[in-house]
Parts: sequence; C-alpha cells; structure tokens
Amino acid sequence: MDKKSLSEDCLRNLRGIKDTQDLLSGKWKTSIIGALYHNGKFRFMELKRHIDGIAPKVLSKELKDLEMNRLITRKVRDTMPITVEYELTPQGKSLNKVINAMGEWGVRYRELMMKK
Amino acid sequence: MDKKSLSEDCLRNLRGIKDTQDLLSGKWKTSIIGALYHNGKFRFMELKRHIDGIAPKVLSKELKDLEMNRLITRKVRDTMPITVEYELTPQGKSLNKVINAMGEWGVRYRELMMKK
DNA sequence: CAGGATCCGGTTAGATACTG
DNA sequence: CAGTATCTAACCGGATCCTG
Repeated sequence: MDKKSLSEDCLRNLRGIKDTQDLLSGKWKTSIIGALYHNGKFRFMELKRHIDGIAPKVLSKELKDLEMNRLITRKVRDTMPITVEYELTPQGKSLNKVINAMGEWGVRYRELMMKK
Repeated sequence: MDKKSLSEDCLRNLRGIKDTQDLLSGKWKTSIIGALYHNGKFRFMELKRHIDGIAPKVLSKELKDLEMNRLITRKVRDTMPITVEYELTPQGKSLNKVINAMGEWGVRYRELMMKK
C-alpha cells in the first residue's frame, strides 16, 4: 500500500468522521443528545437542570443548531404558561451508537485514569 | 420514574459522554485519530498532508493534547534529519468504536442529506 | 523535517440581567 | 417558563515566517 495516500474508502470514512464531529461541535451537544436519548423528552429548564453548568443562552443556541441539522425537534404546547418540548428525531436517535460508544469509552477511561 | 432525575447509571454514562467529548474537542482530533487508526503510524508531515487544511501550529498543539491524554505516543528517531512518528496507544486504539461509529453515521447522514 | 514564534480575527462561552 | 440582551474574557484556529 502506498504510504502517501489512503484508499477511497478510508477517505470517505474520514470525511464521515469529520462531518459527525462538526455536527456535534462545541462543549455541549453530545450531552444534550445523551440526555434526550435517555429520557425521551425534556423541557428547556429540565434540560438545563440536567446539564450541569450550561448557561441558558448557550443551551438555547445549541438547541437551535441541533434543530437546524434535524437532530431534534422543538414543540411548543400552548399551555399556560407555555411549555416547550425537545425530542430527538429518528435521525438524532440514530446517533445512539456514537453516543453510547462515547459513554462507554468515557466511563472506562475515567476508571483507568483513577487507578494511576 | 421520577421525571426530574435520571438514574445513577445514566448520570455516569452522561459524564462518560462528556469526558469523551472533552478529550476529542476541537476541529481536528477525531480526524487525526482516524487517520492514525487507518494507517498505524504517521510522521508529522504525512499527517499534515492527510488532514486537509490544518496549519502546522494547530496540528502540533492537537498532537500534544492527545499525547498528554495518553491517546498517542510520539517517538523521535535520530535519523538525519530527525523523523518523528506518531502512533496510537492501546488507549487511543480503543477509541475505534467511537471513531468508527462516527464515520459510519457521518457517511449515512451525508447520503441522506444529498437526497433532499 | 518537525515544529516554534508571532500576530490576529472570529467564535465561543460564561455571568448577569431582563422580557413576554 | 422559555428564552433574549448585553457585555466580556478566553480560546481557537489561520497565515506567515522562522529555526535547529
């Protein structure tokens, strides 16, 4: 194999990695998706409570990004006062392999680092 | 189940997700790991060539981050001129599930978006 | 070759206060 | 409740040039 160039397949895969990384960019998106995945739905403040330390402005912006990329939906229910529900789309749910892999790896990594 | 709190397991998992996300933060780390995973080893300039558009300073910094977190190793061989080889640690290799999941999802996501 | 030094602009994210 | 407004500091990443 030529050391200087990777195969077409690899390149496509690398581009996939980068695409995914870009969609999940920032400090919070994977946490948001993870939380929604575990719980199904969340309202704005619930989400905020579960994601430790996030500012409302930041959460709001992240949610908009995710919505734009069709990974979550935003549903306004005209209760009084209004409530808003965020939920994963099928597209967003299909990220579970990625998110789960991250969760499992992260847990194991932390354990390993503890031992040292 | 209480709507207001997630189980211990979920919380641990969410923390794992966040840990992983933090370790892979920035625009480039997953691409670097992906490239190393496919190829085994890379020298600095090889890596730079394969990662489209990255500046040397940035690549250098990303590599240091990864090394600090024990995901890659840096080996200097005293050839003339010196050459440096970067390689994944077992720890770094164990990220393959995450990286692969990202790659696969990204490829599928792109196809789906193309259709619309 | 493998990076470091420097300069710089844009984005990100945090705190706090405020609104419909 | 579900956000927006404002201000700021930090960081990120790019370009270019330089060095052992």
